[in-house]
Amino acid sequence: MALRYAILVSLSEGAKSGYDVAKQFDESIGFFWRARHSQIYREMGKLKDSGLAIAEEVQQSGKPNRIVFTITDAGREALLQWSREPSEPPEMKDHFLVQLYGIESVDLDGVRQNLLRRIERHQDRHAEYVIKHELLEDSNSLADLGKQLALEVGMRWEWEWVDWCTKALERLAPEAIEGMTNVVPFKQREKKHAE
Amino acid sequence: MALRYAILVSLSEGAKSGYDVAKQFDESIGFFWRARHSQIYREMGKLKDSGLAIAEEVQQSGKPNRIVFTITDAGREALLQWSREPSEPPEMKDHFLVQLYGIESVDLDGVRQNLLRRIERHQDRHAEYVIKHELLEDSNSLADLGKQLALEVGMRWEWEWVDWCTKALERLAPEAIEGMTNVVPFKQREKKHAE
DNA sequence: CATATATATTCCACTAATGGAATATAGGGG
DNA sequence: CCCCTATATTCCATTAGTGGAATATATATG
Repeated sequence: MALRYAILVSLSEGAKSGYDVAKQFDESIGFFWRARHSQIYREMGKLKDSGLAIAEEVQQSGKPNRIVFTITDAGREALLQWSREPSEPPEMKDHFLVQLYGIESVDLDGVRQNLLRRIERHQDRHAEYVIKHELLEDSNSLADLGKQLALEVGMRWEWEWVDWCTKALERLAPEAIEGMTNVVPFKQREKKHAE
Repeated sequence: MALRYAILVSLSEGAKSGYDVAKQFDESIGFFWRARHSQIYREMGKLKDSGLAIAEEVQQSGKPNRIVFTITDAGREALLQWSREPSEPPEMKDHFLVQLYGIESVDLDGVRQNLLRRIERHQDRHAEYVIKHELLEDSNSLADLGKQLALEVGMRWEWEWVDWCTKALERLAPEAIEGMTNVVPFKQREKKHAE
C-alpha cells in the first residue's frame, strides 16, 4: 500500500506520466522508496481505477503516447489520511548483518572484503545525499525543509555506516583475531571431526 | 534467497526445528532479517529438498511431532560461498521519509505525531539492543564479536533516529513554520481554487 | 474452572516486488 | 552508417513475503 502513496506524493507536485514518475523515483523519491518501472505502471493503473488519479493520453509521434496522470481531490484526501495514520519504523533487513551475526560459520575474509566494499558504497551514497542537500540549503520553504530533513536522515545513516565499518574492520583485523579465544576456522573443525 | 542463508546461520549453531528457528528470529536474528513462521517453514522445506539440511522427525505426545533440521556439509559450504559474494547495502524503505519528502501535500500535525511516536519506538529498540549487547560484553570469542558488532549497528541506527527526530521536531514546530515562506496549507489552497 | 499461553506444523489465498522481453522511433556520438 | 541512449508503455513468469485458519494438548494464571 505504501508505493501507492509514494506515487501520489509525486503526482501531488504536478501531473506526470509513468515514465516521469519512474524517473523521479530513480533520482530522488527512490532514496526512500525504491520501485521498478513495471511496478510503478501497474500501481498507477490501480490509482486510476480507484479514482485517486485521472489519466489522459497525449498524442506523440515516434514514441508510444504519453499517459499523463493527474491527482484528484480523492487522491489528495487519501494522502492526507495516510499521513495521519501512525507509521511504524521499518525493520532492518541486511544480509551483511546476518553474516556478521553468524561470523563463526562464514568466511572471515569474505566479511572483510564486504566491509571494504560497503565503506565505498556508503561513501558514494553519502556524497549523493550531500549534493542533493546542498541544492536545497538556501531555501526556507516548507516543501524544501521536508526534503532537507529526509536527506539528512540519509546522510547520517550513510555516515554512521562508513564510521562503523572502519571500526569493525579494525576489530576484525587478522592481528586482532589472532589472540582471540574460541577461534576455530571451519576447515580445521571439519578435520577434527574426521580424525 | 537471503532468508535461506539466515536460516542456515541459525542451523549452523545447532540442529533446530522450524519452531526453534522462528523463535530465534523473533528474539535475535530477526533484528537484522525478519520473517514470519509460515515463510520459515516453507523455506526449511526447500533447504531439505536441496540437500542443505536433513530433517528428522522426533516423536512427541500432546503436541505435533518436532521436525528437527540439521545442516549438512553442503549447507555449510553454501553459507561460506554466500559470505564470499559481494553484498550491496540494502535500500532504505521508509514511508515516513516519503511523507517528509512530500510534506507540502501531507498533514503537518500527522507528521509531528509520527515524529513523537518514532522517538518512542527508536528508544525502545535502542534499549533492546543495549540489553542484548551487554550480555555479550565480557566475551571475546569471534562468534560474540560478530554479534556485538551487528548489535552496535542497531544501536547506532536507533540512536541516530532518536536524535534526528528530536531535532526535526524543533524545525517543524509551529513557531518555526509560522515565519516561513511558501507555507500554504492544503485546505486554503483548495479554497483559492474554488473562488 | 476458565482462559491464556506455549508448543509445533501445515496449508492457502493473497499482495508485493523483481526482472526482463517486446515494441517503436528520434537523435547524438564515433 | 551503426550503435547507444532516451522516450514510453505493456505484459508476464517468477519469487518473496503476509496473514491467518486449522489442529491438538499441556501448563500456568487468575
